[in-house]
Amino acid sequence: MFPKLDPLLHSELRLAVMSILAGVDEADFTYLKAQTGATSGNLSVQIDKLTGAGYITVEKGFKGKMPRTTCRITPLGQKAFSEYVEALKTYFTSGV
Amino acid sequence: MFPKLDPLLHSELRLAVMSILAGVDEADFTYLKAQTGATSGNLSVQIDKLTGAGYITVEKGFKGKMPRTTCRITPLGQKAFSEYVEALKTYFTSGV
DNA sequence: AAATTTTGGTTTATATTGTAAACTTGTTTA
DNA sequence: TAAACAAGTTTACAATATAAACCAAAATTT
Repeated sequence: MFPKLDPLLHSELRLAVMSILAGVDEADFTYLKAQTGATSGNLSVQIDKLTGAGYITVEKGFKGKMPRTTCRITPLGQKAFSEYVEALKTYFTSGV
Repeated sequence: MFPKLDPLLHSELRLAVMSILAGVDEADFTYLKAQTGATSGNLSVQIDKLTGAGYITVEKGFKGKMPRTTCRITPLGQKAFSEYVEALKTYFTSGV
């Protein structure tokens, strides 16, 4: 049948963030913002949600004098992401 | 980059409905309800939205004396569905 | 044949989300 | 030193998803 989709990942922006993080070692806020085209506010909120779920970690530091927020995907996040991808595939292959 | 996902299809239940309809000639309300496990109310609302978008058509008739609501995907719906699938794929393949 | 249950839905209400606008804190530039 | 910019966060609002409540007709039970 149709498996339940992880509601945390079934979100355009959060999915884009996870997709990026799944492919790199780390990425900072401004990079994620540029790549996704999201507004800062939206990105901030969605990063919080992913962090709250334990799907990513956030590290705050400085690059020179400017603040820098670095994100990384966690093993749990990797797992959730690939499970989501697998689940969605069943929706694509006319899953009757 | 990350293409915009059709918000009408980026919904678990609507996607399941479209997935079913993409693979069959027609399907009635009760069948869709059974296959998706959705409640009647939710299904009714989502069918309305898909109909409003022109993605499916709804035909109301009777099977014997009982009402029957038959749904079919439209060419526009087929197109939207496959575009959505293609768009999502770019989110999966670590689309940096 | 009257009452009850079931079928096949629709409407309405609510809780959750997604999103942008407004704000904050600090830095750089004119 | 004032204005503009960087990097976010908070808040407010609009849109969504979902289930609960409802409805009419048909079927079943008593």
